[in-house]
Amino acid sequence: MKNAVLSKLFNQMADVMEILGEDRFRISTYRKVARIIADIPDDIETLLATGQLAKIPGIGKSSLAKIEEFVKAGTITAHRQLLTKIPTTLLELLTIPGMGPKGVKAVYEKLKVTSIAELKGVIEAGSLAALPGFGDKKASAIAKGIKFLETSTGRIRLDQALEAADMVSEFLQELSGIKKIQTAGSLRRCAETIGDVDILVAAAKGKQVIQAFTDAQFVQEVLAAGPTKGSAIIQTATSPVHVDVRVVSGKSFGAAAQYFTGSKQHNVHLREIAVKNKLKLNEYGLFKGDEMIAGRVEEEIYQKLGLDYIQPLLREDRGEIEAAKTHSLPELIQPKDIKGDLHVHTNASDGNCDISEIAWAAKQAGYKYICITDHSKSSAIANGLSAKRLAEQIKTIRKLNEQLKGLTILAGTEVDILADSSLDFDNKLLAELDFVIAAIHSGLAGSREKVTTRTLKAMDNPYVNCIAHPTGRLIGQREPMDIDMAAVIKHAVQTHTALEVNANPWRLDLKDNHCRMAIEAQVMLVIGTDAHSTAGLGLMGFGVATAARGWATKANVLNTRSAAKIKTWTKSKRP
DNA sequence: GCCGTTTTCGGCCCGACTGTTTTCAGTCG
Repeated sequence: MKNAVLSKLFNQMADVMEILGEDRFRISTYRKVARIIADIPDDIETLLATGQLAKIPGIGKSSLAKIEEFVKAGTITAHRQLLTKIPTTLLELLTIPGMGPKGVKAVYEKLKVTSIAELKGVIEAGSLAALPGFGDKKASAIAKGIKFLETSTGRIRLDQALEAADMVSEFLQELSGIKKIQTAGSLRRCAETIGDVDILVAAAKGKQVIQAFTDAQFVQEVLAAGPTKGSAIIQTATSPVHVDVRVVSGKSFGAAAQYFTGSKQHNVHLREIAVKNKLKLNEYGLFKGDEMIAGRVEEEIYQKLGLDYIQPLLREDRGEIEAAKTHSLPELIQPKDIKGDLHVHTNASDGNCDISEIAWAAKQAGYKYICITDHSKSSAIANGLSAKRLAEQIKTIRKLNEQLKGLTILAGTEVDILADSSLDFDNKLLAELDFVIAAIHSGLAGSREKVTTRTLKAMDNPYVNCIAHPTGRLIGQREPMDIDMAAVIKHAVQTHTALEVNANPWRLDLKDNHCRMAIEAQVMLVIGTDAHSTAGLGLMGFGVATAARGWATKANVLNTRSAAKIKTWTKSKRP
């Protein structure tokens, strides 16, 4: 995928231009182009070839020429030229919290610093603090920033962020004078990774709330503490997390929630609309001159801007504002729409409970059915089932169903797609099952052609109903396979095969914009938890949110339907 | 560099906090 590389080049050009002190509007244009490219789920070459790229707002003549050059030559002349103007190691200084372009320029020009190592040297020597515009406090803040950079793991997963948010929210709840608490930021939008956790509080006495927060036991380090905003690193069970707490008055709560939920690009777009209508939008409200015309609740703000209400999950400036204007937003899938889980493991393979236990837990969760999908024999490390053990498991499931009321257990498998593209079980056995998901668990680093072919061939099998975690990524740990997603999506439609949205926060695979691409092609999605325990069933919400971020409605997701309808659906593929 | 229900030129989102300042620049989100 060249999109990521290309996006990085545009960001790098912006970085260099910032250090050089060039026009800020031009710089923000480069950043916008970088973001647009990163957001595109399809290959950039395809979009360029079909002429779609030129139609995307924000990509003008000049950017298009640079993209064309990159696709043809693999490099951009303007990018190379910019990089000759400063040492490339200078760019790493920009990643230090507290160091911006002006600071980088100053240390480079006045102290000849070109890298983080050299910056550490001038801090220790005291020469940074002596620089005009700097000082002791700033120098030690930058030293802290470097330390943070060296120890931090960067962005955290949704589940980790949620743990931190719950911890802080529960603490704040106990304080006096708190009227409302709301999680905001990328966590509220359920983005796949979270930079910092934003928590919004309605209260009269801001200073006291911030004081209590920064004094709390779980706080490791205070980054900032003013009358309305506090920022700290807190310690959770799993990791240190950056948390911002913001206090506003009740009458501004909606405006603040809107503002701090973002995304930044979504907000910029909204404020542009406000300006066009001679209004002003900030975190305190929507204003016509000095008069506040909206702000207590979010809905008012969208309404007064002439827009339908946009759910947090969609606020990425990926066309949702245009859709809100023309009343064409999708009615997003919700957790309550899910009728069952189609991807669940038991202790027959690598799960930690038996069929009855997980079935009981599924019933407690309000599900109508659950599909047992243990691993197949080639996943030896996961204690995958042999053909014989699977045949026995099917019998057990049929028997259990005779005793059960209110929940149907479906017999399934998560069958390995082997290196030669064949499946780990023969068709005769697969035909006995209610639902078959197939997945790649080995050779993930294979070539684009190889992993794509393996996936397409698996879909050709008339008994394969779904491809699980189609890219195989583990967030923050393993890169996705280099798979041709456009080809996978096209073939899924042709072969009547669903694609999974794996709900595990480590995976979220398909990811949001791949979901959207699949939905536009009319691929059926399945949201599965891949649960290995009863607690694992609780991950469903992350998958639903991810699908919704890809604009999924109830109709796009197979497991919003009854067990009977799912059986009808699978039968239509079989010979 | 991009864009146009006032514009093909002249604009381009908004505010909090910090530190180093005598009134504001830099950074961040």
